[in-house]
Amino acid sequence: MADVTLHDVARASGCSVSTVSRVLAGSRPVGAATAARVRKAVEDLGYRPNHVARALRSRSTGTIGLVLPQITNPFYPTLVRELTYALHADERAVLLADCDDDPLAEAGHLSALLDRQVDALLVIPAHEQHSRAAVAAAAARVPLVLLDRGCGPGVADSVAVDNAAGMALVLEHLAVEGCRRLCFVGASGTASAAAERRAAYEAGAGVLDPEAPGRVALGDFSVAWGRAAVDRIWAGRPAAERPDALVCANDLIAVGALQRLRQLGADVPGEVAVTGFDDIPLADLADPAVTTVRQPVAELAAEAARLLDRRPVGEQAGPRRSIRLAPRLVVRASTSRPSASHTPKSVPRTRPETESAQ
Amino acid sequence: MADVTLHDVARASGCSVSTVSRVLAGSRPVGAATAARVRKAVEDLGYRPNHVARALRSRSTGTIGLVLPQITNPFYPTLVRELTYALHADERAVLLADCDDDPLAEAGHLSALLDRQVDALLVIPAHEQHSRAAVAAAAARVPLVLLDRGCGPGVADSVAVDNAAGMALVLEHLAVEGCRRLCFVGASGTASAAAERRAAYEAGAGVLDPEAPGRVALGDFSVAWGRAAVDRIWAGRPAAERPDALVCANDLIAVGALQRLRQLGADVPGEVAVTGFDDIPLADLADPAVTTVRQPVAELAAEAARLLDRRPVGEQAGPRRSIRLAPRLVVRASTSRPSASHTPKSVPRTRPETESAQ
DNA sequence: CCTTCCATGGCAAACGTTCTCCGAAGACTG
DNA sequence: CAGTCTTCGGAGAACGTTTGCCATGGAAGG
Repeated sequence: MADVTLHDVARASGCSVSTVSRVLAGSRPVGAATAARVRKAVEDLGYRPNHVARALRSRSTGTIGLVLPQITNPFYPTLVRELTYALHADERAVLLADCDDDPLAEAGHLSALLDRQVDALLVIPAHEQHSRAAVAAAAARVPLVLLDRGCGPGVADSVAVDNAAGMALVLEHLAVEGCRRLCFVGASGTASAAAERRAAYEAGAGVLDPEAPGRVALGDFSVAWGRAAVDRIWAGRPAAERPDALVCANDLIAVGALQRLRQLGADVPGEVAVTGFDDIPLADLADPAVTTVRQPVAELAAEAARLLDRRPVGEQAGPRRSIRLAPRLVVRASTSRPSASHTPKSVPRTRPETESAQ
Repeated sequence: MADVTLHDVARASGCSVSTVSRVLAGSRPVGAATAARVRKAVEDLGYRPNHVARALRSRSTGTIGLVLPQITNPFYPTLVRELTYALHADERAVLLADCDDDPLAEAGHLSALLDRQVDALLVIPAHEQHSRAAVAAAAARVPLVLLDRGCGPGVADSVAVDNAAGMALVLEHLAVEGCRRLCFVGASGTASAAAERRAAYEAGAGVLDPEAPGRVALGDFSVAWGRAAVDRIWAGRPAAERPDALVCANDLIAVGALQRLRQLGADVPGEVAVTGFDDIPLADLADPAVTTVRQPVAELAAEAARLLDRRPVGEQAGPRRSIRLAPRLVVRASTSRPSASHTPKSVPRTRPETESAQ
């Protein structure tokens, strides 16, 4: 039953392959009678076009390569899902490659995907600096959109959450909740999420407390670091020196911090509030559930998909576009203090979708 | 720089395309001198073979389709990662499709992937019954391996964890820990994981307590059900009627149960032990960390990849193979009772890799 | 009525490989 | 030394599409 070709359909419907191709592609008008005969034959024989042959001829595979650092990073599965939805809606298939946080493997996957003639690439770079060369090389060959993280200025178009806006939402919320001694628990390094969230904290926390911007502990984006940070910041300190809010750079850190705080007998949020960033599923499962900044994942995916088409590859391409989408605050138990009874459930969704050229 | 073809290499090295193809593929011996010239030209021009053309001619795309129910199910990211590793090691690319638990979407993805001429399919079926027809149809066209879940007998080769063995490990461990009033919190339905784990519990729990096999609560594989189950089983009951161990059918249920137990002030594991299944990352993050059964994910992936090649498609194919891999118990805080000081850290790894024909 | 022009359909050349023939040598064997 | 084998290289036909170009025929316009 399988392997019916255009040729077979042509024979069955008594016309030529060209005609069949045309009625199927609609690339040129075809007589009504012939068209009907062709469609009948297509139906009867169960013809299915061969995408490989089509790709060879038309120089377009309808395939997008997706390269990411670690699918096990809990933020990525939802992103991957939304991406595949957006692309499949457009009849495009997704070739997946996980590079295990290794820029070398990433480079290998990029060139393997190019060898497979992907139409475009979606890349969440593994490293701000070390990913740069390979990504730039790939971007010179096909349209390429960076997702979630950057890798140096001017390398390619990019789509990410507006980290500064997200952090501002957090600070504003904590201010309303009455927190005054903030402490940031973040990640060191120059990766965009780490740097931007830290910078936004430093820029915005001063309003509440002139000392806050300096109160920063840096590690990495992990649960383990969240626990360790609490040991450094909280454990064995007099109550007066303890912060009344831990602003964590992502949800993993927040969950780790929360866990250790509870083990130390601290009252969250009574004694200290905790916030995260990203809104991974775990944030809602923690106890208490973590107030966090929800990334507009579906919109990020849609935007990335949109960007993929309309960029001519090569030098004549205009300046790189960098799209930042506004996130949304999700208030949960880890910050709703008993005193503040009017806890706002969530800030109304603003979506100023900043579009700027780098 | 791009788009160097065999033809270009042939011209540069002063021989024919056939010869170039041969030295690259090694499909036939070629004179040492010519081979060297060809290789030099390949190097100089930076030739990269076009996989699309190759696929069209050789009728093999080197591409595997992977269809799964929900990438956001926390068990799948690791599985996907291991699968991509295993397949990439073999120079095969992975086309990913997420069907959002919808058998209809699943059927659509299967046929879309077949249209794209995938060499084989890896499927985690969305539904035990409703996935059957589409999967069977696909299996008739290309080698197809079912992963993690089944979808009726005899549909295709399958690879999964040995659920019965895993449940046996749990029961044995709980026996050693001194638990006697067991209760199973599982999922209803006929899906293999749900049914097999339930059956194994019912078969094995009687040894500890003749009443235990009957003590079963069924919902679905979710955190919410874990919470709800505790409300039904535990809350408002006299201590004598309460179980001293909750055997959960997966980690999500266990985490939900744990959360509610803690909210109700129950002492875990002092008062009641809790076990999970799968060993998703969350199991280790819960507080207390959940004792669970770790699926041999890397081995499952490797086995699936192995099965893909060596199955001739069509009727002459032998009986369906069903591979079950032995899991391993991971003991954590949710079951190590203070009284039992000699808590075994983990059972030695047995891997009897049952291979049987259905 | 003859020209010009659409509207429609077919032929055949691509796309970049792989692989089957064939032919021309040189290396053996009898 | 003639015949047969083996070894290496090239020509060219596929693989299943898309598409530029030409042919045909009828309609429209002069």
